[in-house]
Amino acid sequence: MKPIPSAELSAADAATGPTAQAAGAVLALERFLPYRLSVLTNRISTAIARVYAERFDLTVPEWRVMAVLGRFGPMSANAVCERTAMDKVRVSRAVARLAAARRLVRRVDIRDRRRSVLALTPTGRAIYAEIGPLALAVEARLLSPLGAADRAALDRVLALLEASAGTSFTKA
Amino acid sequence: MKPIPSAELSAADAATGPTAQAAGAVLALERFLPYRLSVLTNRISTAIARVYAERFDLTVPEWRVMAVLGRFGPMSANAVCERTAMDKVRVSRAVARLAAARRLVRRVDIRDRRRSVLALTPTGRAIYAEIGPLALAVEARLLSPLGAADRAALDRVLALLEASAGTSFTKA
DNA sequence: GCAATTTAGTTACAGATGAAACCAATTCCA
DNA sequence: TGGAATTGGTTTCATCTGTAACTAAATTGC
Repeated sequence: MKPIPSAELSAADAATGPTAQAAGAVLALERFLPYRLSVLTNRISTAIARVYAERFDLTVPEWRVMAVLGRFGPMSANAVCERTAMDKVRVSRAVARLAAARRLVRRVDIRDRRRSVLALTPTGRAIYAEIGPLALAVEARLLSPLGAADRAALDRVLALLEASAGTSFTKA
Repeated sequence: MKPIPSAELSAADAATGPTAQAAGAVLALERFLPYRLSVLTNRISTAIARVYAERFDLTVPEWRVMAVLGRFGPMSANAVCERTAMDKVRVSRAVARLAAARRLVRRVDIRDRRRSVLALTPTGRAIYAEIGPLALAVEARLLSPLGAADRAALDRVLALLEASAGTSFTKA
């Protein structure tokens, strides 16, 4: 799609100068928390994904499922959803791929036969054990410019925000 | 895809108990910064997207482009990429949709005819002016449990992390 | 000058995604 | 009981996404 040549622009559509919004500046994007978080998070998860994506043939949702199961032990798909804030379709597909690769197994839950219990296989656990330290190394590098006080502050503030987001917004 | 009935599980694939990973616990997911950021950010952007998605028929990348243009005035698509950390394909498509909806115009840059200068139309500016306060309200609600000191700390730490992510990881 | 390289942006394609529809097991409650 | 509503999970479909290949304009090196 070609840009419209200048000559065809109507006067009404003419560009606003860089100062035009200064009067009613509504939203200073670079100070807007959701925006900052989004950009930062994107950069970080892309960087971490590079660590495991090619090397282990793992997608982001797959790694998340493995990480949750590795950390907390077997649980239902629904529980994985809650822990990761991913929707159930995404989890379902990640689980299907992981099961096909024999990295986890699904067992029917005897007490509620709609549910299946997901558990890493030894293979899955081995991969989890291998990726964990790599991911931690990335985190360490990221946090390296922060002193102890900064880290504590970050931890506290994140906890507050997590709580706030949990109550303010109805969780999907 | 049905779960495999329990009886067909091999012993080797049996589930790990919740304690099995306690010995070699590699990664405490709930303390892992990239994970926490990702969950938090997902929740927030979903909440904000709800504000404008249906009401203005805007996707996330479209809103980002509008926000940058609204905030900083006309610029090239490339400049938008840098400001939003979105890749150029995404920006290109968002711009195409916005142009089709007459929310922005592209003019050929006379000084470099490969480039086009993007600028919000009056329509686009009106939408931007309407969404801004709504987005800010969501942010305010999110930040409400934080005191002044917490907000300052958050600001500082985010700046450090942004710098750290910028230098540690080669930007996409 | 002008071929070779670089840069701005679009398009094609293959895979990922979410909303909604769906199936099956469970719970609710008259 | 037994039908309606709920819940766990999968599938479908239309859309979104990123990689890579592409076009066109500008710059570089000679």
